[in-house]
Parts: sequence; C-alpha cells; structure tokens
Amino acid sequence: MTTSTTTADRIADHLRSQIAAGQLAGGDRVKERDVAQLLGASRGPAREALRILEREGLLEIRPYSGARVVRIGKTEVAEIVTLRRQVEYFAIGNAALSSDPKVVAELKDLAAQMREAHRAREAMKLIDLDLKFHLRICEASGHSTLIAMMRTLLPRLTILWYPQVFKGHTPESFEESHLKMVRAIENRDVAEAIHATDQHIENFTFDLELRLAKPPSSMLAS
Amino acid sequence: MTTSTTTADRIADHLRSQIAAGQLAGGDRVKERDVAQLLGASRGPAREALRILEREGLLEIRPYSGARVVRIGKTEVAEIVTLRRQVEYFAIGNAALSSDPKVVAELKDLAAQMREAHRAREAMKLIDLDLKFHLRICEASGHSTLIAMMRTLLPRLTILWYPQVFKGHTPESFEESHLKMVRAIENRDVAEAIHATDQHIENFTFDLELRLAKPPSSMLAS
DNA sequence: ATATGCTATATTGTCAACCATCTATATTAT
DNA sequence: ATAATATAGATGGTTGACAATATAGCATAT
Repeated sequence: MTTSTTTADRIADHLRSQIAAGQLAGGDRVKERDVAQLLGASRGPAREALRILEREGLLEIRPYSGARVVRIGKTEVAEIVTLRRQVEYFAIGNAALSSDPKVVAELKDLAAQMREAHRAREAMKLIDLDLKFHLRICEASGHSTLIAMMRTLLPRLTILWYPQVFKGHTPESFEESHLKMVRAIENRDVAEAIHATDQHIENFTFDLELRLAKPPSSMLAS
Repeated sequence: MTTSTTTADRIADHLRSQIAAGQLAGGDRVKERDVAQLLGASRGPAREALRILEREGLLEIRPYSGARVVRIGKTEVAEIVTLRRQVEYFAIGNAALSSDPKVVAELKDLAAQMREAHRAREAMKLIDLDLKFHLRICEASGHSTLIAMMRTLLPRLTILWYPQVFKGHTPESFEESHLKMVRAIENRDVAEAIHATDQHIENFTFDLELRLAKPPSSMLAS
C-alpha cells in the first residue's frame, strides 16, 4: 500500500485494485460521486482519478456519459502482450547498456521482495512489486517517452494477470526469472537481457485467459 | 482551430499550440489560474488541461509545485523518433492487413487537405492534419493500446517538427509521401507499407534540431 | 562570501454548493 | 411496434473559500 501524495492518486490506487481483483468488472459503470464518497473525498480528486485510470486504459470515459471499466477481449490480450514485449526489449536493452549498479541493486531487492510477497500470498503486493520492477528497468534507460509507454502498458497487464497471479510458478522460480534479467543487465549483456525477458514474458503468459465481462457485482456498480 | 467538446480539451489545444510554436518554451511555468483566465474558464478545466498535456509529455507536473514545459534534449529527440518508427510500423502493418476502404478514403482526403494547408502555409493546421493522419492509421488497426501509445508519441513529435514544418519538401512531395503509405494500405502490401513509412519518417527527420530552452517569453510565464 | 535556517508568499490541493448541459431511459403519442 | 417527447440522473463547469506545500527572500551564523 503506497502512501500517495495526493488524494487523486490514492483513489486511483484503490480503484485499480478493485478492477484488478474483479470487484469492478468490465462494463461496470464508475460514478464520480460514489467514488468520492467511498474514500471520503470530493468530486474534484475523484474526477482526476478517473482520468488517471482512463490514461492507463482501465476505464473508458465519454463526455457527459461517464466512466466504464473497459472490456478486454482476446484481441486486446494478444495486442497488449505483443506490445509489452517490444517495449520491454527496448527498455532492457538500454538498461543493459548503461548498467547502473544502483539500479541493479534495487532490482535485486525488488526480486527478493516479490519472493516474500509470493510466499505470503499477497497478490496485490506482488503485482505492485512486479510493476515497480519492470518500470524501474524503463526508468534506468532514462528515456521519458519509453517510461510513459510502459505506464500505459503495465496497468493493463495487471488486469489480465491478477486472476492467476500465483499460477505456474513458485516464489523461487518467480524470483529466478527476474534475477536472470537483472544479471544480464549487470553483465551488460544485451542479447542475454532480451532473451531473459523473452523467457520471462513467455513463462507468465502461456495460459493467459481473458476475463469475460460479468454482471455488475460491486457497490460501485449501478 | 478544432472545436472540441469540453473546455479542458479546448484549453489543452490552445496550450499545445503555444508550446509547439515556442511561445511557451522549455522550462516555462504554467499556472492554473493564468491558463483559466486566458480562456475565460475556471480552475477546474484548466487543471484538467494541464493533466492532459502532462500525459502527452509536454508538461511536467509535481505536487504543489506546478507545471512546467518539458525541456527536450538531443537524447529525447532520438528516442522519440525511434519509438515512433517502431509504433508506426506496427500500426501500418495492421492497417494494411485489414485494409478498410473507408479508412483509405479518409486518409487520401487528409493527404489532400495537408497539401492545401501546406500551400496556404498554415503550419498549425498542417501539423494537426498530419497528426490526424497518423492517428487514423493506428485507429484503423482497432488496437486501443496502440492508439494510446501513438497519442503519447505524436504530441511530442509536434514540438520537434513545428520549427521547420515546411522545410525540405513541397506541398506535392509531402502529399505524395503520405499517399505512398495509403496506397500500400489499399493494396494490402505490408512490406511496402512499412517501407513507405520508413521513407516518410526518414524524409522528415533528416535534420531535426532540438529546440533549446530559452528565457521566459510568454505572458503565461512568470 | 558562503552556507544554513526561518519566514512570507504564491500556488497548488481540496472542499462545498450550485447551476448548466448532455445522455440515456422511460413515457407517450402515433 | 415505432417515433417523438418528457424526465431523471450524471457529468461538465463555476465560484469562493480554506489547507497544505514549495519556493524565494531574508536574516543569521560560519
């Protein structure tokens, strides 16, 4: 649970979790007033939070018509995974070239934290750490536009991933998969970095299922 | 001047033009109140507009510290052009596969409009049309994430391009460069589509200069 | 002169109440 | 059943106020 600086961020975090966990399903409507009251805030920050989630591709907003949770179909899944792969290649390639020891240390730390979160079965925390890990790699490149693109991609991946976050790997294998990427960065081995990334993505998308839209289920849905 | 639906969009459009034209230079501060009053609006929409431009990578916003126009250096220029190339390959490849006649017609129309805007030396209109053109190619793919990424990229390109928008080509050569892409889509020729895109980007980036930050210059700067 | 800490001020962050405007739904008339 | 019309509900936008924070400027100490 990251202590965000602004109310809008806090609200966005909360809604993001709800969406990832499926408490807000595809097609559900999200109203400014409900969101605001739920977190004890006013409409301003709530509105802002919805825009944040729109940019992340988790909500669709149409003027005067409100926000709805996006429906993600098979096409989108394939699309997101493909784009993610390309962006991550680019990112880790650059990270391997610069190979900042400080970044390497941080990544190793994140990998260890993920292992623990995995052991503790803290799904949301694990996802949050994983996002931080892959975003850190982008940030290491120092390319602001690349970071922006990654920010566009990662939240969408979250939705796909959450339902089966512990599936197909152990805390140790999960950590190892990440560490392979880190070591490649550490050794300035661009080819290996990309290969490790390829494997990493492959390991955790082999049976990604789309989450079908289901009937309204949450207290936010109307 | 595009007639936007919401006030925030209108404000964002206005500021985007100012930034592209250099009336707001890198490092300049942009205040909510000033922006609001300038367009006869209140702080709400102004705030929203700033967030829009932040997402587009034209502004940097820090909590309680305000928004500043980003400084774009040589590194960023190279980065943006490279990423743009990759995204556009992906987009036009998909567009060529689907090859929607309606889209093709729209693209041809846009190319013609660009020729006229070029003849009339209407820089901002030309850029606006060009953005529409390339965005339309993305939209043709139907990939919402790809569209999101393109929306991240295009506004940044605008800043780089504006200072020399008419340089290195005639209205006719400019139209032809776009038409080559359109015809490739029309003929479902993926390889040619990518080649045409490559040429197109190459033609108009050969001597992209970075715009250096300069002293505050506008009525919005403080 | 430089560095440090404090104060003052401007700006952002947030709230609340209110009205305008539009969308979508329900209703009515044909 | 269909089309035109009301109605309700939500969003878009305004105003004014206040709280929280960062930054610049000033005083002080080194």
